[in-house]
Amino acid sequence: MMTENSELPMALRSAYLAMHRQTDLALQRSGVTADQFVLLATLSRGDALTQRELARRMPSDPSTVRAMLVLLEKQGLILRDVHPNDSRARTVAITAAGNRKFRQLWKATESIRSKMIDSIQPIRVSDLISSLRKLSAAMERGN
Amino acid sequence: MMTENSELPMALRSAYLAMHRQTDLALQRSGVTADQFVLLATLSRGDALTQRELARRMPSDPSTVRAMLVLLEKQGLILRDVHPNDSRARTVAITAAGNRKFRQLWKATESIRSKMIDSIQPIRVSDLISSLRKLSAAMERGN
DNA sequence: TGCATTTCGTGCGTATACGCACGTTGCAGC
DNA sequence: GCTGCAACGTGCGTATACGCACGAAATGCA
Repeated sequence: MMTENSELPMALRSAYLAMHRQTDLALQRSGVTADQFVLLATLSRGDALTQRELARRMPSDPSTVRAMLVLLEKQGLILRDVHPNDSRARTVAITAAGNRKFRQLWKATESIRSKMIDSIQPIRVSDLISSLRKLSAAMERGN
Repeated sequence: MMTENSELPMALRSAYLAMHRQTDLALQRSGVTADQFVLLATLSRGDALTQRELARRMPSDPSTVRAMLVLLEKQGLILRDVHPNDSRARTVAITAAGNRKFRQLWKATESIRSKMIDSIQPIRVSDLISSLRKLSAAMERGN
């Protein structure tokens, strides 16, 4: 029997959107969106990235990231400075308030991460992650 | 060592966005977006759905689906009619032109599906699909 | 049968996702 | 040093994703 070829794409889409919806729901009272949470998490990992490097790591589009940074800057959660060596670039860093906020968001989303992990056989979790990464890599490679 | 808890969410996000970008790229000359392609695929599977049922199957938000339907209707790819039994609802169906278009889009995205499947050990593909579905199900269940 | 509740689609507002074009700055090669 | 090209951020346009509120129609229950 030939498996419906679109099962994998559809399953991937469904899983991502479900996660995104649940995260937005869990964070709705915090004034921060699911994607802003991803941005803050990325920033809290490495400090003083350029906007482009930040976008690369999320991964997201530089122009999308810019719009998000404008909003986060208004909330005082991140800060942008001129780059010391490259006057084209700007460095982005998370503020102290941003870090406090992030820790709070991390707790608020803990149950979502647990649900994700618990829904899968423990032994397969790393396989799943590995598969998803291979999948990303295969598609990023231009062709 | 404790694995970074956010690895699975981040891998899921990266994989989905990569797939979405590649699909948009592959379809850019067709005048149809990746998400419109998903909608057409869903419609071509079952006929004469209500907007809500269509949204449920994608899965997507009813108000999002409506906006997409307005655009697709302008292109003559879908058609909306009043529901025979329920005058609140509208039925959505794919047109003949929509079906032709869909077959063309299906070919244009064939290489993406191949890349996805080929990037993963053949034996794990069904495991991956199964894991993603469990993951979705765990999150849809309210809590 | 009458009324409260639910469900359907619509319309509006905000945030993402991305492409593309633009001006500015950096850099490589001459 | 100059020049051509690449990289960074910005601004704009379109399509999604979703919440919320609204009016209209269906449904359940007393």
